Amino acid sequence: MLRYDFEQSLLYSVCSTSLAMERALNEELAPHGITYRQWQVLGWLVLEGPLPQGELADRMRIEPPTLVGIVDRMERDGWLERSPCPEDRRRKLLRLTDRVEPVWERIASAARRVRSRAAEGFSDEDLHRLFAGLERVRGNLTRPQPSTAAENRPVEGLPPVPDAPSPVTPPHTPALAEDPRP
Amino acid sequence: MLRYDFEQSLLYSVCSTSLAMERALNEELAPHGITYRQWQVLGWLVLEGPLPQGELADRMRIEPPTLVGIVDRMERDGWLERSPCPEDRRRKLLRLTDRVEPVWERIASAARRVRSRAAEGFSDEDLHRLFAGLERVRGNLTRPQPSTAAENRPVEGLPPVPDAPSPVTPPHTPALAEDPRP
DNA sequence: ACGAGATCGTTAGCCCACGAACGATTTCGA
DNA sequence: TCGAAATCGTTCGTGGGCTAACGATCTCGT
Repeated sequence: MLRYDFEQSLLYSVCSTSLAMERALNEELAPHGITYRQWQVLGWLVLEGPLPQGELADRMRIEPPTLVGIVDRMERDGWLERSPCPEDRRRKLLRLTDRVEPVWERIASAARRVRSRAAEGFSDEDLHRLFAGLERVRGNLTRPQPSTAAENRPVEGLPPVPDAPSPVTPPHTPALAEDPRP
Repeated sequence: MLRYDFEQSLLYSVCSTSLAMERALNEELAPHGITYRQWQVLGWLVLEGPLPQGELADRMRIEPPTLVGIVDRMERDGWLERSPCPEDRRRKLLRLTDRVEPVWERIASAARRVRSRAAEGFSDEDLHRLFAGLERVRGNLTRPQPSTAAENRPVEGLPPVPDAPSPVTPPHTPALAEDPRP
C-alpha cells in the first residue's frame, strides 16, 4: 500500500524534476543565446573533439533524428560545422568554430550555478545514492525487455548493473572539470 | 573532486532517466492510441472529476499554453470536452467523455507495467529515498531564487522542505489506487 | 567483382515544452 | 460605480523528442 505510493509517484517525480532542471538551465543559459541541449553538444565536443553525429547522439542518449535539428540550429548560429569525414563519406564530423573557445568558460560557469543550486543541502552520500538510483531505473527501462529476465540483485546504494547497452563508457556529463566559480 | 563528479552527472542522469521513462510509457500506451501526457490528463480527471485547465496544468506541473495542445488533441480524439463553467465564464471545465470509462482499466494496467519494471530491484526504503531526493532537487530549483536564502537543512532520506509554491497539495500521480495486475 | 545487406545522416509527420502577447472576463479599490 | 488590475484560456514562434522511411555509402560473402 505504502510501497505502491512510492512506485507511483516515481515516474511523476522524475519527469517533473527533469523539466525543472531543463527550465533552470535554459534560463541561466539564455543570455548566451544557447539552450540546454546546445550546451550539452558544446560540452561533449569540447571534451572529446570532433565527433560524428551518431556517436554524439549516443553520448547524449537521444536518437539521431533529434540531433539533426539541434545541429542545424547550432550550425545556423555559427557554433559548429559539419565537416566531411575522409575515411567514410557517409559520416559528417561535428567541429566547433572559433566562436566557442572565448565564451566557453562563461557558459560552463552558468551551468555550474544551476548544478550547485540543484544539489544544495545534499551530502556526498545523498548525491551518490540519488545518482545510483536513477541510473538503475534507467537501466531497468533501457535494457531490452528481459523476456524471462536475468534476475536483478537488489540495490544497496550502488547500481549493481553497470549500464549494458551503451557502446561507450560515458563520462556522464560534458566538460565541467574545474570549478572556478564566478 | 569526487563530489564534483556526482553533482555533475546528476543533471544528465535525471534527464536521461526521465526520457527513458517517457519512452517506455509511450511505447506501452501506444496500442491504446494515447501518449504519456494524455494518460496523465485522464488520470487526474478520473481521480478528481472535471477541472479547469489552469488547475490541471498546476497538477501536471506544466504551463497552461502547453496544456492547450494536449487538450486540443484529446478533444479531437474524443477523450474529453471543454465545457463552460457557470460560475466563471472565463474558465472551461475539462470533462471526460463516455469513451474513457470502458478502457480506463486497461490503460491503467499498461502504466502499471512500466512502473513495475522501473522499480525492479528496489526496496521500499530505496524507493523512498530516491523519491525524496528528487523532490528536494525539484524544490531547490522551483522555489524562486532565495536571494539571501533561507538556509536549507541537510537531507536525511526525507525532503525537509515540503513543496512551497504549489497551491494544491498534490497526490503526486493520478489514479492508480488499486493494483489488479493483468 | 559484384550484389545483398548494414550503416550514416536526413526528411516527414506527429507530439510536447516554453515565453510573450492578447482578447475576454472578473475583481476590487478609489 | 466604474476603471485599473488581475485572471483564464488562447495564439504565435521557437526548440526539442520520437518513428518510419529513404538515398548515399560502405562491407562482406559468394
